[in-house]
Amino acid sequence: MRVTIADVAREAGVSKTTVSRVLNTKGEVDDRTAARVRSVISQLGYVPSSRAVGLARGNSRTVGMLVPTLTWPWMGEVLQGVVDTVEAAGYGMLLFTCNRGVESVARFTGQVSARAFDGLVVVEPENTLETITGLHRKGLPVVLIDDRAQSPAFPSVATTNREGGASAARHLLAGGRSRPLVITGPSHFGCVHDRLAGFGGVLAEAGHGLPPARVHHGDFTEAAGCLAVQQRLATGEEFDAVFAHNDVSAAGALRALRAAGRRVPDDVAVIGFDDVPLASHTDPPLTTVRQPMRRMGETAARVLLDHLGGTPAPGTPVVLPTELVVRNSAPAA
Amino acid sequence: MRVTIADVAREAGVSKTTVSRVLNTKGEVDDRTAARVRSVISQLGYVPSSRAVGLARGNSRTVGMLVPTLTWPWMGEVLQGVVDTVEAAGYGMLLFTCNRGVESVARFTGQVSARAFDGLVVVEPENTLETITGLHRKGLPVVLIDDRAQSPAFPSVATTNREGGASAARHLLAGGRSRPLVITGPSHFGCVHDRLAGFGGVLAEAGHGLPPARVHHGDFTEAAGCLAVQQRLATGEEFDAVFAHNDVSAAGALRALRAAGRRVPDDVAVIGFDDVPLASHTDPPLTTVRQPMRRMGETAARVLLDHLGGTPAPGTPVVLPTELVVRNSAPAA
DNA sequence: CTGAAAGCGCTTACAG
DNA sequence: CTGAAAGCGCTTACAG
Repeated sequence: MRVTIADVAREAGVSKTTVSRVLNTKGEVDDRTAARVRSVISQLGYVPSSRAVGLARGNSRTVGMLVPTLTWPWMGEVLQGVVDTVEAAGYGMLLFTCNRGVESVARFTGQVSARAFDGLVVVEPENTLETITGLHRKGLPVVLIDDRAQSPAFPSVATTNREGGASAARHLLAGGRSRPLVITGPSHFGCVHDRLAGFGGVLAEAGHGLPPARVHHGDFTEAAGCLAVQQRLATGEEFDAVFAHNDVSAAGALRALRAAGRRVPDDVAVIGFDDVPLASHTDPPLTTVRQPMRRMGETAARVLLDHLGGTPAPGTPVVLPTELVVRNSAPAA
Repeated sequence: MRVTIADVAREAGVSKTTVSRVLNTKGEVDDRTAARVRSVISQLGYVPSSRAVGLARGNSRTVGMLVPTLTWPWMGEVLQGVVDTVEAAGYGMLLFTCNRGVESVARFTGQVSARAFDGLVVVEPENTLETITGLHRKGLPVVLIDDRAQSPAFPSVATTNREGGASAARHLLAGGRSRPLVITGPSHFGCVHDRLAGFGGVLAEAGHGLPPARVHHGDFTEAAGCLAVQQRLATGEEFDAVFAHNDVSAAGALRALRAAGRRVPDDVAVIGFDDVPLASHTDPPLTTVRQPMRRMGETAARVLLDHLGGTPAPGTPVVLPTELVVRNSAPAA
């Protein structure tokens, strides 16, 4: 039989109320009584039932985390940041994915209504913004990571995508490259828009255009990176660099360039985005704009926990800095 | 105010008992009554509180998952397998890591005692076997993934590590390589022992030895892979192939070989283990022994759920097949 | 087929 | 400083 607060009370010769008081260090308790209760607690190995505490208190000391998938290369870092922070605060983390479409979403919202957790960190799965907005309106504290739709409705944490794109452009220009091919992610992502704007802005300032023919609207896959390069090679569109909006499609570009006999970085310099583990293993290793994934997770969790603790959430996104990591695919000038 | 079973009961003109019955389709309920209750439930958007249900029933329909870290390249696949399976069964998954040492372990065991979850899937973090064994003895259902210590105390799911090692050896022999350098993982891991035994066995059968000088005891890092190659190159130890116990150290070997001007696969063929995403992006792409990570996660979750459902857990490890994936670092003969 | 009541294991006014 | 009692929102014998 599991040991309950009643067992502790009986053994210590006090009421359950008193045991609860020493457990939560709430209200005045005689020092000697408290000591006795504490000793009984450790003797019996008593741990309060989280369910009962949650029911009585009306909260669960658990946060939820919703992500589109767990297999993206940077997701582990984000998760680790969230878990570490949440754990240090004595909270648990309930993990959800929308891997299986509508059904997953339904199950997930069920858990919300069931009050299985007090707040939610989310990396937005496609087509769930509406659902999440609804939950938020009904009072569920939510923090978004890498807000795709740039919806001001939620607190969120983001990175300096615009500056990240700009830093890539400056690095290429410094290396004497002015005719880059850009391989974007899905165009409805806010981050894609910002990276493109930052990149194009620097180019324009330096007097260089970025014609549509040198912007390939990709989807963050390796195949998109390959295709972008192959198509330009086929049409004879000239380019002396590639700026891909993520490392995976940069790796695709690298592969296609090598297959076509172009040398990287001699003929074409390549820059990616993210700095996932893969980036340092490609041939040549990838110069990339690093996003601090783990810190994004930590920050989002902290904002959520603070909010649960009563601190009002920040009204504007918390923005973390990106950093250009220079490797051989686009070496320093 | 949240809507409770009492609200539903009042609105439908029945007792809470009856509402509970239609909720759980338990006991006989008049069809018309049931229909009425159901309509009130959906009208009010009623969802039972998971905490209250858990407290009353004595279980939480939640499983825990404990892993050493979330940032290993294959962890995402395992997690996805567990989450998908658990979610499909209507369970939630509480995620724990032992990223922060002793303190993490303490917090984790606290959650166990608090009965925050009904059962546990674990990829064993270093030095936690004792803790986990203790929890298991106290009645917590546990399933191990990739059992490091090969402790028969728990149900577990594993892969054909021995056969995986053997398949690597056969592939190398078929390609005319008989002087392989082996780069192992930590020697106290059961999987390392098995891979080595399988590999060495095939070599021996073919009349080839595997002298200690050609076995480098590594630690699954890229640095270990580099070092192993560099040392043999420095001492003049000859080898015509590398069999690394994971892809990351194989990538290290690849890097060191290239730096030394050795051609892969012409001078040295290289085989890894795992088939993480990185494997297809190295130069040349890595031939490797694939482990079905997602299926391992799915299988472990299924075993645990079945156990929670009353099915006795299998007395011996569930073993999933590895598969040799041939790429250019060790092409077919 | 249906309901009143006890119980799950806590917390929290309230009273002393 | 301490305790009896009600309440959190369910489920489950038990009785009818």
